[in-house]
Amino acid sequence: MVRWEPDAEGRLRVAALELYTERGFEQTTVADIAERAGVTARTFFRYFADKREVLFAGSSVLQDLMVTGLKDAPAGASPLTAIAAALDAAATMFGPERRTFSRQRHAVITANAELRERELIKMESLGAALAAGLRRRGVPDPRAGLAAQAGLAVFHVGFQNWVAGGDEDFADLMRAGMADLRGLAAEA
Amino acid sequence: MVRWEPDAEGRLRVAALELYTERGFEQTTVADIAERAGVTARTFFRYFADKREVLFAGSSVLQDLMVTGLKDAPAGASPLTAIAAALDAAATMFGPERRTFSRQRHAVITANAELRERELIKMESLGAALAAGLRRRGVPDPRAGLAAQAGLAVFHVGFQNWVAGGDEDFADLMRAGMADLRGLAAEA
DNA sequence: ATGGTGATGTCATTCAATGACATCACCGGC
DNA sequence: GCCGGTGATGTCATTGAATGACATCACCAT
Repeated sequence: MVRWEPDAEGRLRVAALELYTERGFEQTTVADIAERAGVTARTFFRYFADKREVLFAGSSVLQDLMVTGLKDAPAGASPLTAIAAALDAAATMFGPERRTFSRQRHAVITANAELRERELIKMESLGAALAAGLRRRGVPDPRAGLAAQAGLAVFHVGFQNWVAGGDEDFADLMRAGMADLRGLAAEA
Repeated sequence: MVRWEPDAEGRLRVAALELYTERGFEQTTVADIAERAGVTARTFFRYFADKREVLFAGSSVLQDLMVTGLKDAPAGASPLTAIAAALDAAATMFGPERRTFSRQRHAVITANAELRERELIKMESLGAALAAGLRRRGVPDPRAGLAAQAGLAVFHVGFQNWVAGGDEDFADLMRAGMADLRGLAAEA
């Protein structure tokens, strides 16, 4: 007989996504989440900095994947080609089996302004990491920042298509978005 | 003898920026701001939805300016050229006389994650408005969304240069950023 | 003068967030 | 087998953001 069930953090994540889906983010209190997970509210705040953060545990994984993908791009690649490699690496996290989960999570986030704010700042953090990666590859500012932001634009638009769409491959959507961006910039 | 001094909203804005600068955002309570403005905390929340919003009163003005600039771009202009016109229109809000204020406000915002979140969601709103403007000009999705996001990237990078730099003209920075973006996309 | 209106104040409440301290199963050393 | 340390959790108290309900009262139109 153990004193506590293991994996309180995982149970809190599951409970939070469930309740945010059932009632909405604002109508859910931290005490509700904790109760469903079988812990107290105080324990919730030991695992997550705030009520929003419980939905964003995977974001550092994505960031690491993309930064690694950027680092491993061919040395001679142009900035945007290197960014394309980072986008390609992100596809690891968005296989077909993750779609249902991603869709549910995305629906919760888009339904609430505070959660969108948090998602945006994670994106900004990702952008800063990509810009730093480009600088490490010798791309000077402000081109590094600009290329990173442009890559985020492709990610953002492509991700929404992936979540909203049918069964398109994530990597294909990223490549198509990058091609679109290049097409736009080529027009007078 | 009037019952209340006029322009409580303006006094609250000034008091908030002062206190956020002096002590930092987290170390300032709404009661502090209200007291300096000569009202109660309840009145603060009648003018501003939350403690952050007091810094973002001008953001809808910027959005209107840029959307108008986009609408007034030549009918034959390409998506990115139309976006460039929107960026140019934004320069109205960023003349040399606004720099000191913008710098102070920007310093407060960058120093605090919650305030950066709020700024980012204002940017997202701007991006959505620009994308809608492009669609009204006949640009189909996903190119409209992509061009709008790319425009935000130019704005973002350019604005930081304007605030951090010496006396560069805002419109010049926007044009330079757009040229950089086109250069990046032209590389293999 | 009079009654309505709008801006503000007062009061009470909920809930997010955090610090201080207590509890107690588990584990390693003896 | 006992025993002290450790880590995860609970309990309690507090601050401050945010909001609803209701009161107040100068000002204005009639």
